[in-house]
This record gives sequence, C-alpha cells and structure tokens, in this order.
Amino acid sequence: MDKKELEQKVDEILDRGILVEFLPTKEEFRNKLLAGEKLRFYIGADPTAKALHLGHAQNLMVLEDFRRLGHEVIFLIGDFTGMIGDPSDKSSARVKQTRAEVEANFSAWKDQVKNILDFEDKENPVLIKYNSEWLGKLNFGDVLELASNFTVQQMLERDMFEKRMNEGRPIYIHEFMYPLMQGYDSVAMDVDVEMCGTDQIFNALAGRTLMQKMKNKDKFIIAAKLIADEKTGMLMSKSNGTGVFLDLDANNLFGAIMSQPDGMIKPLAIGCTRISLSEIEKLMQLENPRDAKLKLAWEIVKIYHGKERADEAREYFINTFSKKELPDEVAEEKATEGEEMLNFIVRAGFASSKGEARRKIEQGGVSIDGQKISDIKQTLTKDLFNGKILKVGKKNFIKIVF
RNA sequence: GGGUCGGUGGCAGAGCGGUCAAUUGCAUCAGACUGUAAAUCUGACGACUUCGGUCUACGGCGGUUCAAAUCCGUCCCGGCCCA
Repeated sequence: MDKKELEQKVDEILDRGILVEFLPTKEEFRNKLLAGEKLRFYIGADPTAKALHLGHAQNLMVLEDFRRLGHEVIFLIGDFTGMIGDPSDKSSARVKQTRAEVEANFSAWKDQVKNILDFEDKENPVLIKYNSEWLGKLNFGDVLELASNFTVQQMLERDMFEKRMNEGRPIYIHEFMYPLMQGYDSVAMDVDVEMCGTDQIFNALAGRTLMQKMKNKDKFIIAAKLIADEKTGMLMSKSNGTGVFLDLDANNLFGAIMSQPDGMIKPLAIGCTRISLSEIEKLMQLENPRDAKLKLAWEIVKIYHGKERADEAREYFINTFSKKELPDEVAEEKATEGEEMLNFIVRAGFASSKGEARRKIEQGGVSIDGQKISDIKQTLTKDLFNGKILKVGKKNFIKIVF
C-alpha cells in the first residue's frame, strides 16, 4: 500500500468520529500510524457480563479497522481485574469468578463478535490474552513497587472517587488498585496503543504513566465516545432501558434497535455499522425517522446474523408490530386438558407468576386468535383451543397444542 | 479505640407502634395513542387464592405489646467525625 492510500485509510478511520480523545495528541497518533510501523493495540473487557453490547461492538469495529491496516490487536480479558470491579461503575466488590466461568463467558462473547473481529486470520489474527497471566504472579513487593508510582491525591482526582468522597460514600483501598492493575497490563503486554471508552481514560492514563516510568515508552491512548442519544445525552445502558446486547436473536436484536429513541439513530449508524458517512447523512434526511431506524436495524442485524436473517427480521417486525399481523411461525406449547389459562401462560414463560398472568388478562393484554379474553378462570380444552394462537402483550405468541 | 448516624422490595430512597405488602423516582409489564417495541398518557408492579382472604417480607436472632419496618436487647455489616 503506498503512502497516499495509507493516509486515506487512516483518515477514514479517524474522521469517522468515533475516536474523540487522543493522548498525547491526535496529530502525533496520526503521524505514528503513517510512519508505517506495525503497532500493538489492545482493548480490555471485564468478563463478568455474559453478553457484550453495542458499545463494545463499536470499539471492536475500530480495532478491526486497525488490524486490517496490518497492526496487531489484542483482546484482553480482564479476568483478574474483574475480581475487583472497575470503580467506574457504582458497584464495588464483585464476586470472584472461576477460570471456567470466565472462559465460558468469553467463548460466548467470541461467538457474538466473530463477525466484526477476525480471530481466524492466518497472518494477523486478533490475539486473546488474560491478565491473570501476569497480575496473578505479582507478589506483595511488586505491588508496593507499582503503588509507589502514584499518590493518593492522584487517585482522588478521578471524578468518580471525588464524587464518592463528597457524597460520603465508601471508597475501598482495593479500588485504588484497579487503575494500577489496568496500567500494568500495558507494561506486561508492552503495547503501543490502548483503546478504551472515554470513561476509561483515567485507568488508561495510569498505564501511560507506568509505561513511561518502567519502559520509558510513550503509550498512546485512543478513546471512543460512549454511545449516547444526540438530543438528550442519555447513554445507552441497561438501566436506561436502552442497552442492546449482542446475544439477542435476529428478531429481538432488530426490535431492540427499533425501540431506541430517535436521537440514537445517528450515533449507532456511525459507531455500529459500516454505512458510509455520506450515506448516513442521507439517511438522516429521511422524512420519517422510523425508516432510518429500519435501515439501521437491518444493517446491524446483518452484521451479526447475515443478510437473510436481517431481511426476515425486518419483515417480522413490520408484520407483527407495524401491521399487527401474526408472525408466520409461532412456537408451540403443549397444554393439558382442563389446564388453567393462568397456569399455561406461566408455563409458556409469558408471566413469572400466576398473579402476573392474572393481571395481564385483567388489563386486556391476552388474546386468543385476536379475541381478547377477560375471564381469569378460563381453562383450556382441546375442542375449543387446540391450534389457537395465544398472544400475551405485544410480542409474545404461542400456539396451543394438545 | 471513642462518639455518632445508618442497614427497607431489581436499584435509588420515604416511612419510625396500628389505617404498611410499605409513599415516590428509575427499571419492568399491560393498555390507549402514534411515525415505531420512540415520545406522551393511563393502569399495574411479593406469592397463593374458592377473590372473602391466607402466607412470606423492611440486616440476623431474641424480647416488649392486643398489635413492630417502626420500641428494647444483642449480634453482624457499613458511613461520618475524633484518636
């Protein structure tokens, strides 16, 4: 690849706007990339979650871009750091996980992101490392040595800690160790670039400091913006009800994207698809944001489940929710003669208790072949219900069979 | 070590002897509406129920009382201040 082509590709990545913070500077990072040297990138992930979400996906897609440019990419599983829990989020101590649990989670992740990150490339696959490999070997003396590179005041600068101090909420000693550990990861792997979300910059900076002190090397930090609603600034997260996990099947993934607020369309299109910027602009001009969202949902589903599934999921969504038709294929659940409807709804997994099932019926959320039912004492009999479609709420369908 | 405040439903956080299965917000669920599973509005939101109730729950254990999330004792856990 000649110089011009390289420059164009590098700028394409940088101009997309996903990366918003560069340390020491964007200019220096760009020059480093243009120098043509093979660099070692890494990103870390906490293995406590069973599924990755679209925020991870965004960051991994950027790394894949760098991998395609010939750089080395390490996907670090923070199995050791995961034992502490990143103080960035509110929870403090976490449950210690066994290696087997960590590996089980990771193999699920790998399955979720195998279409955006190439683990199988013959020449330059994405490498996987576990930080217990080195962190687990440090002894107390090593830890003291590491800790002596930082002051309590430096740690307290972290906005999170500062906030907790002001609010009189606890900060545990071991939480101070988190940035140290994450920092040591950089040293142990001898990386050139760490990628993270903007909420992780503090931790990444600890690594930069350690790299300078221990290896006399200038590590770059590139930070991606967190996916947030353009209008309200609300982050995509589970507690806001907008988190989208990658282990969803095609239909549910499609639906989860359709239920995003409109302000999320553009950030998601930029961060989580490969649609070109100019095409995204066109999409944003569409009169009905729903159509832009349909396209977005299709593009994202396509990445994880393929084109065919994406088409099906779109059709399913339109039929089921826009036109309120029945889906083509409905799962079946066996009923027994004389079984209570309430009981059946619970067994089908549409309510967690009979009380909840009762409530759904009372609120008009349950229907049989389109006929709302109102009798909570309804029982199922073969001659009346065999083969009928039970609908609970908007999205749950099941065929009653005997 | 001393003092002091606190531990409540998925989370945050009220209640401080009966009217408490416990106000409210977030999350969740159902309905209406819509451009969508957006937004907004309405309702629900411990379990079981013959729909009258029954049971289990406000850190653990024990007590006072006709009656305790609420009072007392004790234990466990935590915050803050002082040392």
